[in-house]
Amino acid sequence: MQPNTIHTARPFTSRNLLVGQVMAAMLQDRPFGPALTPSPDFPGWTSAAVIDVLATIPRFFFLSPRSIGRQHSFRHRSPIRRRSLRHESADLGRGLRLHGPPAYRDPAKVKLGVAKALEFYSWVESRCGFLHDQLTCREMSRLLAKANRLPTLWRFLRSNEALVGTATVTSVIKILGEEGLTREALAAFYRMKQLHCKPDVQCYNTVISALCRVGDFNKARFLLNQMEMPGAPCPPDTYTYTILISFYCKRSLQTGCRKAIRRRIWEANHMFRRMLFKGFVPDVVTYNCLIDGLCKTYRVERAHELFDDMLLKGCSPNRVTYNSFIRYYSAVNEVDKAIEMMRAMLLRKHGTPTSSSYTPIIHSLCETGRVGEARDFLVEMVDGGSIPREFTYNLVCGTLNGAGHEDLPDELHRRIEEGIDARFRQVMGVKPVMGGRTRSTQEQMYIGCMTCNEQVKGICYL
DNA sequence: CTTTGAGCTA
Repeated sequence: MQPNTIHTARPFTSRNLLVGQVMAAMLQDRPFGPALTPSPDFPGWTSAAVIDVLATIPRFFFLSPRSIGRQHSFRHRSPIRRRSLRHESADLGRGLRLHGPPAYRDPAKVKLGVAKALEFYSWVESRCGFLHDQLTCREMSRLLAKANRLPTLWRFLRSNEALVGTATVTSVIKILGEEGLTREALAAFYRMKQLHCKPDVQCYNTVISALCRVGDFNKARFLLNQMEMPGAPCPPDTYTYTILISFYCKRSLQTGCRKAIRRRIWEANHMFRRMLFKGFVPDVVTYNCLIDGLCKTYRVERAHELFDDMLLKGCSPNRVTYNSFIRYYSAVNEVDKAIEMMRAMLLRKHGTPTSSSYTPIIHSLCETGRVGEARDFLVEMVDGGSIPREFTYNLVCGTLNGAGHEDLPDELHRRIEEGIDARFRQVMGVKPVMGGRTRSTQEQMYIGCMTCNEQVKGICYL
């Protein structure tokens, strides 16, 4: 199967149904108490099913409709815009968001979600006889971290100490970092001992990443120094350096100032050398981070140096590596080199192009008026099993029309639109029965779930 | 449990 094939729908399993029914019960505010019991033929809860439910709750309660729903425009509807082609305007590092939770959150809904989750968590144990394990406990902790409910989280961790290990604290720290709660993430790191957990490399790496995310490289490097000390209980690994390199590059792009960019890129390169000096072997990801940072700051020569170094050291570049170059060459209006890179990737068996490889090339070709070639690449892309983004599709169609070119074959139109539709439904996480494409608000998703009892009569467990 | 990328828009 092609790695980038879009699956038309999620498998229609009984576990999905179960999750749907529990979510429906939560949204209808049916209490998880003695009144609610599974039917006699219910096979019982499994860890995986409990985890599924807990992982689904944030999607319904912690995000508001605005961040989920989106307007869906159809073919030929949006006007075609051309980006300027000047070198300086090619902004490769756009849209970087290093921290912060989603913009819109309804506190009341979050509160409800947390209450329901806790209710469910104990209901499953007390009414259904399910014994919680480390994994279900971890998922519950993650949920509380996502809800930013720190006192509740700590109370939960302490009262379930037997099921809490280093891995759980690590995943909590990760979420706190992603939520922008860096202080809390660091506090969790230092409070681990209270839960009788010892930090390991992964845990260190996660805190370092949380610190870097907000640009606190000093604290991050302090931890690295601590790890690098001779005889340290927890020496660094390849991940540690990769994280630092990656964030130096990202930070560098975030600032508009030339000097700051230069300094950060220097730090990234320096960290790379430090890693080699300490005897670590960089892997593909390490190279990819640095190469991407270099491409986005227009230092292609250095990027190529590293690329050659990879080949020399027997570290095979992958799709991600090539895509960095392809993005660069497309943005600076050297499409032919981008195409050359893509072909080289195939030829050397380093990977197959995906939509991420085709898209910049197609955009660039449209901008330069090479519509025919853009069209050919779109066809090639769909043949390879990738579905373009809606924007790309509209762009090519519009440009073809404007230039009086022959339209794409009808069959291709159909396949692309079906693919876009399928992807859209997949993002919404709604079963095809409700037709998610036109109903795009969260409220309508609720309807889809609440009516699931009627849709699937006979397989209901609750 | 920890690391890369993912293009559009006002």
